[in-house]
Amino acid sequence: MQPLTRQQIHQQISASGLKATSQRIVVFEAMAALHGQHPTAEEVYQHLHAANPSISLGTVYKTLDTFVEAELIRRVLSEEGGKRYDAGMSPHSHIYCSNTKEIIDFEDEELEKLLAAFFSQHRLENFELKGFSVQLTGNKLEPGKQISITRVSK
Amino acid sequence: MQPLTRQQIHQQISASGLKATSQRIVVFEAMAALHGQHPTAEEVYQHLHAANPSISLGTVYKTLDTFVEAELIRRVLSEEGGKRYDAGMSPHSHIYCSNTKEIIDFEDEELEKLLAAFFSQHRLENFELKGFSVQLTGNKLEPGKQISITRVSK
DNA sequence: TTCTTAACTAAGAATAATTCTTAACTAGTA
DNA sequence: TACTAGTTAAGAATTATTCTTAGTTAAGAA
Repeated sequence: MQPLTRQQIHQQISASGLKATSQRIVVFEAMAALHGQHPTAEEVYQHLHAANPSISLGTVYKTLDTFVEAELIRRVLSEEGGKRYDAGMSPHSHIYCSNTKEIIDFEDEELEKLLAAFFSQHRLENFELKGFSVQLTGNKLEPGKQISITRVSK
Repeated sequence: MQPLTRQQIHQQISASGLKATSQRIVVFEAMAALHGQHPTAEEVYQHLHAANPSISLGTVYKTLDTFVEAELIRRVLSEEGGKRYDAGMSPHSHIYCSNTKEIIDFEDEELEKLLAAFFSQHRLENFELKGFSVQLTGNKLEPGKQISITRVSK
């Protein structure tokens, strides 16, 4: 996917009922650039600070929470106790590596379907389900390399 | 399930290769007592402090992390950015209420089987899978009441 | 275009959460 | 019973996050 233009970002922010300030546009761009990295507020700030030295860390904190509330981005669940954010709004799961502390996006259509089917057959009373994700805990074997999924032939 | 005796706790801690100090036994008991609440270190400290005023908060922090490493307890993922712990070691999932900030245990044998089957048929390259669980995010509709799951007849 | 105003931001203080340091203590073992 | 590696209390230090306030700005109205 190609990056959004500033106009498109402006529009998205406005469409959520928020003022499209220059700070918000920059934070949104940074989140898009850090897609897949699930950054903390501090990391977003580091990323945008060189090009935008006047944007304060406090603003980044506040803006990210504002975006979550407006459902422009999501909070990512975390094992390590910091607040992390995810620009990806399409359904996907996360792998949590206990050793490397990485949080890795994990998209598998079959798994999504399996869960969607399960939760369409089971209703949670008194709960409005917005999304689900699978937490896989374990250790990455070779920290430098990627993790991939393959089907095992029966 | 009935509570473990101090001897049994002592044994479990020793079996993990840790010194079974009185502080660790008390922390373990507190975790068992707070089962289902996914407490923070501070909350564990609050719970045990009245009966054990000499145990320091720092020790509670350290002990909980030691227990996680020894796999006596688990970290629970959090949306809110604090470290939370779970004494329940049997497979179960969690429901995250964004509005009430609750984390609710959710056990469903059918779901566990479904996932176990999926991950036995799909191999993750470069990852040693230790466990999995599902996170459901959304909002509780009536904060006072409970959430329950019901099967929808086709 | 200019005006108006509610919403937003920078800066840094304040608070909360977590880790670190060090000297004293203790469980497990010889 | 003594030894020693591992553990702990206390509080300092660090890190993460929120709050406060005065000034600024986007967006709609005149």
